[in-house]
Amino acid sequence: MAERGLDVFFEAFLRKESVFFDKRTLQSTYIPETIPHREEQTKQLANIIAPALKGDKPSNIFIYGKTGTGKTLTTKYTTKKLIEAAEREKTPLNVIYINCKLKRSADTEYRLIAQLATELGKSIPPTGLPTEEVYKAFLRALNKQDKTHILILDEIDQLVSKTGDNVLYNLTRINEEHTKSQISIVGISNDIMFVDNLDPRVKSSLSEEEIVFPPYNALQIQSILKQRAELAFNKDVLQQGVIEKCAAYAARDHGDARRALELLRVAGEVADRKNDKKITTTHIDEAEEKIDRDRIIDIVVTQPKQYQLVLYSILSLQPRRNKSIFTGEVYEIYKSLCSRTNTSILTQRRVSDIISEFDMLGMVNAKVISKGRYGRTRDISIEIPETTLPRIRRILEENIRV
DNA sequence: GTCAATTCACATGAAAGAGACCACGGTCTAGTG
DNA sequence: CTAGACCGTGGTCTCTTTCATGTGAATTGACGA
Repeated sequence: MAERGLDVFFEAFLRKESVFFDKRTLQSTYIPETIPHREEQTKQLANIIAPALKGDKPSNIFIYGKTGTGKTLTTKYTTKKLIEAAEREKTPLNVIYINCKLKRSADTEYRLIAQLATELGKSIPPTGLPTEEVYKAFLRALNKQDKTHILILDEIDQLVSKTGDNVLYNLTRINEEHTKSQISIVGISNDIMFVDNLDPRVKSSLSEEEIVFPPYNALQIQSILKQRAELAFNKDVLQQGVIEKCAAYAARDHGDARRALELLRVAGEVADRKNDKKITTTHIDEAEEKIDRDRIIDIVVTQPKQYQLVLYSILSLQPRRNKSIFTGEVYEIYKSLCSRTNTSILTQRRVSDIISEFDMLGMVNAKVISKGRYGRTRDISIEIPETTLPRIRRILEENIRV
């Protein structure tokens, strides 16, 4: 019977009318035909990397701008066009795009080089080899092909903050030692201060050229949304003011176009699920809440057990909300929680770090304050919206079995 | 009342350890001709 | 003789612990007005 019900459900699902025409155009991986409001940056970038078409080595470039300002999109778009041109001209050119933030793919020196070698057709085991060996393998692969390589390192600040600037130094030096193939590096970062902390040698060679991506303003986001919405949705499903509202939300958050597109997409999904034929501004509100909630829940469930214990400790102190929560109190609760659940107890030092990690994730707000004679501690308050809290509690209780 | 010293309760940093994971080369073993 | 199992060594990576040092204002207590 249940199966029968499912059959009907799926059939109905297929026949159901959707507000979407082509949902992919709202996803962040989608590369549109034109990138509005980024003409200047596209031209700059194209100018710098164009020498690759003549077999010369383009300057290294450093690109920065806040999240959702189109850095990645513009570089991908420009290099895509560059590759097309290179193919027409039969110029040997290779573009490697690597996102340094992706865990387990390129966030350490070893893995980055391994990834590069893999891109050049030399597979490297995920671990077990001395880093030097990996370098050698990479260089061998590089020397085998006589090409110009453009290496795009997205979220390069993540890489450096984790592993130091050694890698970059080595990479920039490759050109001096090995003349057969050339590498130019495109570093993308959303942290502007990042270059200042680099080794001066690396800094000067990496940022031979710089391109800045300013945040979009509300009007620009509107026009971006309109362009995408036209492709993504069926005709006339967008109610008046929906795009404006989306743009306003995103502009409030320093002009993050990615957020705006996601908001629009989720709003469409919400409308679909409710069988509404039109997307209204209330859908936007719901979508915003849903995105927020999903994000938090996702973070919580993927957290390791010790982290969940710490978070649960913080949450159980929360009823005394008017009073502040301090590290010491959290640690006490955490300790008793550990012995109740037969978990090994971490040191206060570690718990302190865990709390600050939750702070970075935006789950709590932990401010270091000094209480004078009564010491120094973190003043912790919870940032999870009231409506999501019970659900988080339930998830945590289930996971740590209290 | 003023001012410097003290003191608390952690924060913050650096370094090193533990344990999981993995590749590689060498040795052993069983199967094959 | 050889392919595959097995083992020891040496490497990375993440999570922790240990040890050491830092920190900012309430408190204290000496001092002078």
